[in-house]
Amino acid sequence: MTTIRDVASYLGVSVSTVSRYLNNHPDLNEETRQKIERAVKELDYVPSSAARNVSRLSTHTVGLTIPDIQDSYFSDNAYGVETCLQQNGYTLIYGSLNRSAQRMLDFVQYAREMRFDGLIITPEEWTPELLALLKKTRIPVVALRRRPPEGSGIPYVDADHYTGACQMVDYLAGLGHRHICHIVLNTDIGRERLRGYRDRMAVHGLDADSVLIPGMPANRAMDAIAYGREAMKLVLDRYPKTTAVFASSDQIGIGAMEYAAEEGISVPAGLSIAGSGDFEFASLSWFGMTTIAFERYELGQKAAGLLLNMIRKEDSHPKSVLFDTHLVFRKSTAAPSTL
Amino acid sequence: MTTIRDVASYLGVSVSTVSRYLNNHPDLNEETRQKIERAVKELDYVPSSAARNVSRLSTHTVGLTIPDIQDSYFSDNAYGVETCLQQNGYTLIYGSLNRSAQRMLDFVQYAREMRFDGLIITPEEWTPELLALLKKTRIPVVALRRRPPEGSGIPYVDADHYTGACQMVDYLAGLGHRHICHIVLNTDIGRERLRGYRDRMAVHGLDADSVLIPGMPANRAMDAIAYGREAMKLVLDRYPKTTAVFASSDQIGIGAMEYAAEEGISVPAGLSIAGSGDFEFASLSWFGMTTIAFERYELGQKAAGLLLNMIRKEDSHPKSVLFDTHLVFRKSTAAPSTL
DNA sequence: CTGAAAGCGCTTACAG
DNA sequence: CTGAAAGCGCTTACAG
Repeated sequence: MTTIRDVASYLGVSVSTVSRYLNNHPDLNEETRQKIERAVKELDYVPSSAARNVSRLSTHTVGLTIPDIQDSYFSDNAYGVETCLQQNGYTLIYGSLNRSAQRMLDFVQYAREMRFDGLIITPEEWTPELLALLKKTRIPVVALRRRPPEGSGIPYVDADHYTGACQMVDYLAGLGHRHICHIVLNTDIGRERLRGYRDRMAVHGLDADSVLIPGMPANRAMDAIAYGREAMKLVLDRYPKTTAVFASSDQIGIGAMEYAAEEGISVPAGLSIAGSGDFEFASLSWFGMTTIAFERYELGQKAAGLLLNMIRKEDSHPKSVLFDTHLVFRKSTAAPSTL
Repeated sequence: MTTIRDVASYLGVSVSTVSRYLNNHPDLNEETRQKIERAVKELDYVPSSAARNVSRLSTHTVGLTIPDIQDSYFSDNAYGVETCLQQNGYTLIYGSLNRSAQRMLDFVQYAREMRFDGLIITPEEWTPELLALLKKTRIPVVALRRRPPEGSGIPYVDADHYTGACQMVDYLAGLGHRHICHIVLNTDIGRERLRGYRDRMAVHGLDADSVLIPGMPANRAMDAIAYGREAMKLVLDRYPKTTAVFASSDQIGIGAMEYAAEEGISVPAGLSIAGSGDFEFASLSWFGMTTIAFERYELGQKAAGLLLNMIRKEDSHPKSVLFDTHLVFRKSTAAPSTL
């Protein structure tokens, strides 16, 4: 590999001078600058970032975990993060988690070894190990689309799933539904939605009939669809009066639709089904899923912005941010049929 | 940050001794080892990988580009790569491309600065800039699911899309279809499939009626679906005798189905529609897409294996690998209805 | 405007 | 089994 010394001796100048060129130092003769520029090209010299990082004692790098590359949901978030970071001269390194807690731990450890300046994380679970590791890691951390436990001191950026669920219940109740069943997603986001559902059903004076299948995974798309099928079966069984199903993710909603179709129940005539999240496929004509949406790109941007403030010590404990949600009305929901 | 020197002076031993501990050097007194182990824990010391990389002159890191995080297709590949690399003690860094040629270039440059040991890439296009940059980059490179131009010397790992297309044509022709129309995907993979389609249609003595909409994007899922809709419109218009459509991706096939449904054409009774790639959603009951499948995880593993051989100089110009494909029969295809 | 020297946090022969 | 010293490829005051 060509080093800075090679460039310097090739030109008969000092290493410092070449370094000045690399760092756009103003104190540099224009002629020398051009000479070095040419030499760098000719020798195909590329400075080693490891070496620069060692002497600079900083990397200008931020790590972002991705729950699951399989999950298209997250890409807008990631793009928002990346855009904001790039504009500020930071490099983004992705850590693919594949829904594994161990890999989350590994990535944080990697971030420490790499001396990242900051970390944006999306753990599936806030295990004690993770919390402990994060605590001794001096790197600023913000959570994206996850809610760290109270007292952890970790700020988060998320959509306001609680209010989103309230909006959905209001809408369905407004349509005239009296028996609205909720299919629960067993994550912190799902719990927020469940809370909204329960609170709002109570306000409307309706029974909160929710369904949850413990131990069955519902994160990845195909798992969630299978989960939705099973849950729908349960709904029909336990709460036969149900006229509207509010699923805690679009994929779960699709699974519910699939089972309904098999049972010969037409949507929305026989049953309204709503989802959450506005997954890109939700708009396909087969589903036409009414759902809860929010600004994914902006979420990512905001998370990066918060982190940058922490890194620059402008704000060591920024406030968490909750984004507004809004309903997207499509054709999977309608007023209940009057029997 | 705690450094190796801090640990050494804390214990009153030399830096070399601590370094021996960090590198699992055999020449180390067990007592000293334990002493250092404790100190490292107490001081929360994490060695800086930048510093290690500088003195070791190697990073044991490989970069992998991802065409589009939005693209769930690719995740099995990535997982295969990661597993193989991990088993061999290498770290994987992802580069998200978002289908942008510029970002591909940026990532290669980043890899050079970072002194990655190898690169697995998935460019949308083999631009002259990319080829030139790759050429002067001394880092071993293999292409995954992409076909580098002849003479570039870059080995690739891909599925045998040509043969896959042949299999599909044989199957549809075997079903009795005489008018099989192909919706082309305008990428190197798509061109392979088109070649197979044409060759095989000729063998069966049938007219090759293919449809392509230039300039319309068909990579991301929703784009591909929109593309499939438009293409299906064209098919019906230009080749009204068509009884089977062979789409060059499942997403395109889904778009075709959507348009067919709007036109009141039932699948497969009125028209058979087949896809390619075995996208996870292709199996949903709404689509039941007959398609071409291949081992995605194994593809990734193989790519990583090839790269490792190159890195270790066991094989500087390994042969490219083409994986077998197989058909997955579902309910979107059937014999043509006899009028 | 440029160079010599010290330093960043490590690793690695070389002695002992 | 351990330490002192040189070195990895850079950057950054300090002189001049």
